[in-house]
Amino acid sequence: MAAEKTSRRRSAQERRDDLMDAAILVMSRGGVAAATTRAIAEEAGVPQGVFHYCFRSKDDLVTALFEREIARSTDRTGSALSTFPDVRRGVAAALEAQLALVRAAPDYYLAMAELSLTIARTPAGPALAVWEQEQYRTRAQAGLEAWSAEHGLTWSAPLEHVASFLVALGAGVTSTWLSDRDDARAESAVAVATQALDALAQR
Amino acid sequence: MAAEKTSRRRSAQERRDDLMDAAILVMSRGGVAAATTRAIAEEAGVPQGVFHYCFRSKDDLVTALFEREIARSTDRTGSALSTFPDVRRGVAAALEAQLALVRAAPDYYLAMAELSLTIARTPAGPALAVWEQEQYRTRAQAGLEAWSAEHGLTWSAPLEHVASFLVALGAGVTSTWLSDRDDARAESAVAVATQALDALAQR
DNA sequence: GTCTATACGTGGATAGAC
DNA sequence: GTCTATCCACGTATAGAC
Repeated sequence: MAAEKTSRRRSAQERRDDLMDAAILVMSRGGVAAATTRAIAEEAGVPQGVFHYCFRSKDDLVTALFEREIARSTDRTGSALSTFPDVRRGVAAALEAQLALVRAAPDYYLAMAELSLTIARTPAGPALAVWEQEQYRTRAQAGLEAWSAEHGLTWSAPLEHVASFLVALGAGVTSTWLSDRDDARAESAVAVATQALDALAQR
Repeated sequence: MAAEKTSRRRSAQERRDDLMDAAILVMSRGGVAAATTRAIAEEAGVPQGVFHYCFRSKDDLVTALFEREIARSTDRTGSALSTFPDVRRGVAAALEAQLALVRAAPDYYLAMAELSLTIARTPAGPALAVWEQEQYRTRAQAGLEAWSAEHGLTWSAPLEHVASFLVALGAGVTSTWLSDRDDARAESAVAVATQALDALAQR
């Protein structure tokens, strides 16, 4: 059977995942600073010492965790992009889908934002951050290209630039919402953006 | 004489400022996590024990520091806003002025972003974060109003919404730049934004 | 292979000397 | 008022028992 979850004995990789899941919970509750190896291990229901034969160090977990979560995140927002037909409604819907995800789990996204910044100070940090941004932009660009081809749209700015704009806007809208939790303001920023972007697309 | 800086003896408020300055330096170098009371005191050139009769606790310093830096930050970006004549060049210039500030001191802004997120977990956090966003939006809106009145412009979206859009975009552009350090991408996002916004203003 | 016990450093805060 | 010495809790990591 595939799911042996009730079994007390778990493989090394399963444990790694367990610990990463636990780390997410702890970080969501108390921020990155609260995610000590002790707290993570306790959350996962394993002795603290176990931590160090699943991960070489805490940095090791943090890096692996970040990669995993970014991959998941781009999958989530990416799939939101592909379900809407026209550009105007598509862009608005994609931004609002992203916003909905953040609104549904603000603590998680707060922790991820914090994690992304703390990662920046580690040796692997800069490269990871570049990769993260590339993921987002590639997704956005792919979505735009699909729409444009399907509807015979052309843009008065390079598509890649429009994608960069969308990524920056998405980051900004979610980060400002995480600060003020003001739904109306976030919606209005999205509304202005889509209305303005509309002017750049020609049929 | 007003400046007694060489004197060994400094007032309580001067010491507070010294410690906050030191905290900024330490955070810029090593992130928020590196800003321990010990490291801050050493950077300021005072014994560690001094910390606790200038600030009740570390949280006390962090809160005071955050307020001070946000006030300074809005002053800086606010003054950048008021020096350009027309909307299109004004918006682009304001965004690029903000970007220039970040580019000139990336470590500082990285630390501030991290600080803003860690603050969110403290008791005073949510209120401070709301206040921070309000500062930004008020500045942006004031700048837009001044331009619009001066040039007889009207907008096809409420001015407040345009301001919210600009604030979100500014936050997004700086945060993505801090991740990928890609000047061209940041510039192109700004270019698309101003080009698109232009379509919303009528003379 | 799994977990306990522990080493060792560092953090925030304070009591009390000067 | 200024600073030293120190307390105690907690952090990561490891050695070695079971």
